[in-house]
Amino acid sequence: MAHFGSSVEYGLHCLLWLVGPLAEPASSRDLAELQGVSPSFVAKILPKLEKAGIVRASEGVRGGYRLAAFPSEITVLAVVDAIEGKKPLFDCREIRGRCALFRGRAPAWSTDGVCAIHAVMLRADQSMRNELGHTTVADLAKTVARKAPPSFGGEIRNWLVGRATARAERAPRRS
Amino acid sequence: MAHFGSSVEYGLHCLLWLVGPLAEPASSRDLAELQGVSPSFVAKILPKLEKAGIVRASEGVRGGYRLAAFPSEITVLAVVDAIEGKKPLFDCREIRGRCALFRGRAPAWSTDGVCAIHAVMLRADQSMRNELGHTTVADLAKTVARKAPPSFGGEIRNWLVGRATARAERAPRRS
DNA sequence: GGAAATCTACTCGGATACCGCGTGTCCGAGTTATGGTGG
DNA sequence: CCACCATAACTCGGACACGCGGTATCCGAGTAGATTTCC
Repeated sequence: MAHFGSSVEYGLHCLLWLVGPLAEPASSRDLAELQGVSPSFVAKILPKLEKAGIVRASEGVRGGYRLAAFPSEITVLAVVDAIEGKKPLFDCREIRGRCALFRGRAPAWSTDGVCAIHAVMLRADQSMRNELGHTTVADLAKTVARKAPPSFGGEIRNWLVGRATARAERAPRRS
Repeated sequence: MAHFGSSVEYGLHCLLWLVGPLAEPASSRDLAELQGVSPSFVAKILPKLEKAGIVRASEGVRGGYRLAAFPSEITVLAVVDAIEGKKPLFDCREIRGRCALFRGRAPAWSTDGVCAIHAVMLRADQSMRNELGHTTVADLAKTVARKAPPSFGGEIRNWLVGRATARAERAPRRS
């Protein structure tokens, strides 16, 4: 098991598909089926990104999601915090003040300042967040684009609009 | 909720009490009651530290735990890994190869190398582990000792041996 | 008096329940494009 | 020909189960020490 759940992974991958000038917003179902993951689950992740101001949702039959900022302004840290809820690395319970010798009256010297163990964890947490905060969605997209063939972006766009038109044709109001 | 569970906290606090030249090993029950936490729970954490070679257990009626190495050689990272099991920060599921356009045949360029998202997570994980690996139990103990009054170490030792003798007197073979 | 046997209490260690969060799914409210209709 | 309207499908968003890991607890096997007993 890992510290970050799969929601973070899905969320980041969805954002990668939203990079670049999309003609129309991409719905959560399209994003899910494009990646071969559960649409219901993706539909629960994207609203979190919207509340955090990372994506912007359009409603209605041709609605969907767009990025709410430039990819270079969306850090991986912001995405993780939006989905996981800013959970700290460590939750100090102030064990140091419960020593049996104190008999319930913890002296001031024992509880002053930050617990030594907590301090290490805070440094490690800060170090991790610093690394995540220095990488943006634009960096990720650049790495991906460097590997994919040049035509790939167009193929993705075609697939998305092809889905939209296929739906329109499959469900005509009257034949 | 935090990424590290309370087991890590208990384990590190227990190790802090074991720093310094103890006359006798400290049992898990003594360590638990000294800190005012559940003895049953502490008794489940310490064996993990023993398997990792961090503490060494003595059996029998006067048994208990001692450090298996110098405090300056026990890193916080080793303790965390021993208790939590080296769980990675991120578990990449290779979503990039599931793109619907590939129809199950992921091209080589899409799966070569390390996933961009995974790479960021690996850097962050490494950064965190680096910070945890640079702090030792000796560092923690030094910080605590700087705040506690000089007599505190002796009081702890007295409390521990006092418990042992109290047990011996409370349970005499014959009154 | 000394040594061996026994016995007890205490220790570790693992196997066992309970709980909460994360994962995954489903259904309802709202909105937009569309096709029909009337002027 | 144009504007309006009713319809229907699709969208988001939140409320509902399932499973698993973590938390907390208990009990059994094993051992060191102390007492008793025998020589």
